[in-house]
Amino acid sequence: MKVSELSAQSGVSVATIKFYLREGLLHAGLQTAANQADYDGGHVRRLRLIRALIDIGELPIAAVRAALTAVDDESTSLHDAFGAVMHGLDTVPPDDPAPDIAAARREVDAWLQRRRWKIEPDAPAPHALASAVAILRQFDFPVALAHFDEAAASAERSAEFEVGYARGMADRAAAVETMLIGTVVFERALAEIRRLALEAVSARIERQQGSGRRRRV
Amino acid sequence: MKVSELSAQSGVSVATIKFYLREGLLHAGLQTAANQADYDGGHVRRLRLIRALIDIGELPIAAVRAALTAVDDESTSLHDAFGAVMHGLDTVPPDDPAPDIAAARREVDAWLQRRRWKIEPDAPAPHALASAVAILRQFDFPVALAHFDEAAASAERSAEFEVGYARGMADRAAAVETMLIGTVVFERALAEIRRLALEAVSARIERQQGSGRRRRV
DNA sequence: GTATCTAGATAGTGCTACTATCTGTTGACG
DNA sequence: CGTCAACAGATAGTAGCACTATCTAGATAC
Repeated sequence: MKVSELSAQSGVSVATIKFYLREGLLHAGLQTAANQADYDGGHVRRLRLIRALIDIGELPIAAVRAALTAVDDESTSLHDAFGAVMHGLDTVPPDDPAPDIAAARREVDAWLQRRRWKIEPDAPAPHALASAVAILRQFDFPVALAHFDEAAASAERSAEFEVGYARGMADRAAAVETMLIGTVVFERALAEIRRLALEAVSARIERQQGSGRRRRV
Repeated sequence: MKVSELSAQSGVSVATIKFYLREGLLHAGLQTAANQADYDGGHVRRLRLIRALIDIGELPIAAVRAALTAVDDESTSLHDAFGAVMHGLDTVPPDDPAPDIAAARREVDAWLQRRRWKIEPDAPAPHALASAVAILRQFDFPVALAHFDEAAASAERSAEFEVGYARGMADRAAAVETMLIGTVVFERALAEIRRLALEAVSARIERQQGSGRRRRV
C-alpha cells in the first residue's frame, strides 16, 4: 500500500501522515526503494488509534506518543501501558497546590483507602478530583466524597467488565489497544450521555414551569 | 478593590485580567478616575467562574464568552443559558459525517426518542455520541445503544437533582452560574472517578494474575 | 518519456491564550 | 511638594501546538 492509499483509507492527509512518521507516532513502512515504502493494514489501524486518541480523547501529540510507546513495548505490562495513557489524559499537578485543594486531596486519599482502590502515588487523577471538589465548594456546593460512592461503585463495575474484556483478548497488543480505546472513548460517550440527560431534564422542567407555574427564570 | 488586589484574591495575573476585560469575559470595574477603577467581590467570583470553565471545562475563550453572555442576559431563559454552555463543550459536527457515523447517529436519535429525551436538533452531543459509538465499532467493540441504558438512567437521576438544585436558587444569575459550574465540574469529577476505578481494577487484576496464574501479559 | 508520485528534510502557517511594553495619568507616602 | 509605584487602556509580541507547504532527488505508471 502506498502512502496515498493509506491516506485515502484512513482519512488522514499525506502531509499529516508524514508528520506522524516524523513524530514517531506511526512506524515507517517497509522500504522498497530509496523513495518507496509499503504500508499495510497495521498502519491503517494505528492511524485510526492515533486519531481516536487525538479527536476523542483530546490527548496532545506527546501523550499519544507516550501511550503508543507503552503499547509497542512488549516488556511493559498491560497495567503499566494502560497507566501511561491515564497519565496523558490529565495534566500533572503543581508542586504547591492551593490550600483548599490540598485539603480536598487528603479527603480524596482517605476515600480511596476506604474503597480499597490502590492508585499509583503520582497519578494525576486524585489531584484532578480534589481540584474539582475544591472548586465546587468555592461555589457553595455542599459536596462530600461520600456523594460519589454510588458513581464509584458503578464505575468499578463497568471497569471490571472493561478490564476483563481487554484481558481476554488473544494477544497483548490487542489487549492494550482495546484498553486505550475503551478508556478514552467510553469516557467520552458517558460524558455525552450525561450532557444529553442534563439538557433533556432541563428542557422538561423548563416546559413544566413555563406552562404550569408561569414562572420566568 | 484595585486590580492588584483582585489579582491577588483570584490568583489571576493582572495582565490576564486585563486580557479578560478586553475580551469581554469580565465586566469593567466602577471607574473612579481616568486611570482608576474599583472592583468588588463579584469580579472575584466571576474570575473564579472563568477559570473553572477554562481549567476544568477546558472551554475556549470564545465559548466562555458565549456562556457568560447568556448568563448575564436576563432575557435568556435558564434552559437556554445552560444550552449555550453545552454547545461550547462539544465541537460542532461537520455537514457530511462519515457513513458509519451517520448510521450511528440515526441509532442515537432513535434511542433518544425511546428515552423521551428531547434534545435540540442542532445540539452537538448526539453527534459526539454517535462518533464515539462508530469508533468503538471500528475497533470491534460490539456496542449497542441499549448498553448505555443504565448509565443514562443514572445520569437522568443525577441531572434531576442538579437541575432542581439550581432552579431552587434565589435569583436567576445564581441559578445559571450553579448550572454552569455543576455541569462542567461534576462531569470532570465523574470522569476522574471512572479513571480511578479503571486504574484500581486494572492494578488489582494485574496483581491477581501476576501471583496466581503467573501469566505475563 | 514525461507527468505523477514518492520519501525525507526544512521551513512556514494559523490559531489560541496569554504576556510585555508603552503612554499618559493618578493616588499614596514621606 | 515631590516622587514613585500603581493604574487604565492600547498595541504589539510570544510560546506552544498541530499541522501544512515547499523543495529535492529519485521511482513509477501509462
